[in-house]
Amino acid sequence: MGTALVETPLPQISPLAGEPIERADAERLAGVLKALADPARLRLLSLIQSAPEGEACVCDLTAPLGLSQPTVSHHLRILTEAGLLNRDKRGVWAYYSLVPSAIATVAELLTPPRKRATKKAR
Amino acid sequence: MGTALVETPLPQISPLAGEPIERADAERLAGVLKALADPARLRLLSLIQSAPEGEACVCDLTAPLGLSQPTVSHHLRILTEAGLLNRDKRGVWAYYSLVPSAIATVAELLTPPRKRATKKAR
DNA sequence: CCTACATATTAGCAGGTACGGATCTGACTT
DNA sequence: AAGTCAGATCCGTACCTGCTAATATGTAGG
Repeated sequence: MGTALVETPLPQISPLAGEPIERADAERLAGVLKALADPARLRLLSLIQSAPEGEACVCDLTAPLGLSQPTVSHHLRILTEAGLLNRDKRGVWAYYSLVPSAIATVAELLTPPRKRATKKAR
Repeated sequence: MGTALVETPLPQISPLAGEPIERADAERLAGVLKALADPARLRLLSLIQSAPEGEACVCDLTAPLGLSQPTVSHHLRILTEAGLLNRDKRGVWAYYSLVPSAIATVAELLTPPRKRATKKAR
């Protein structure tokens, strides 16, 4: 599956920086963005982040989302495979937490390099 | 389609900030992210940004992408409807350019209150 | 008007994705 | 061991998306 994001970190090239983005880089970045581009998953990230210890188990997440347990597990799997969530199984429960700066990295890739004349007009 | 992004700017609430994100906000943010979460569209943004005047017409974009003209027009439409691209028709050509800080806004929404939350060693 | 060219739009297909119900796995309890 | 509970996986369904080919719209020139 197109999981290899944790292994192949991230483009390092902003799609808005100087050079046109490469095909492979575009695909990797699009992969993470795809994981983020879902209302349920955004809310999952938000809920987990604002949970007591910064972590939450599936049983705490189904109710506020209004989705079934299999569906929530499905979304959590996608976020985990994208490298955005950590999974820590303790006893019967699986606790999910944000991977520290994963989303910030995505945000940086989207942020163009300050307001400088990026164009070689002339 | 989730077009109404230009009208309803953006959540203003980071999914990683304090409170759990609202359903409507999550859907709006997911809408823009969905537009971004495609390799072809990321490369389109990149190509347009790095073009001579920061703008490009469809005929300049089909070749480097290796996609047909209808497909490129399709992607450009999605990006435009998401509020990420401007369309300026001059004569027979349609020139597309980035909406100034649209992507930066998305990036900010994804950026957590980055201050002392990072335990990162340096 | 007629032609040539640049884009946009439509139709239809193949593949992908979200969802819930049923089922399986694994861990704790008695 | 059997029972119970949390969670993951499987499966079928409905929907959405990216693509191409064909067609439509629209603009400049002869």
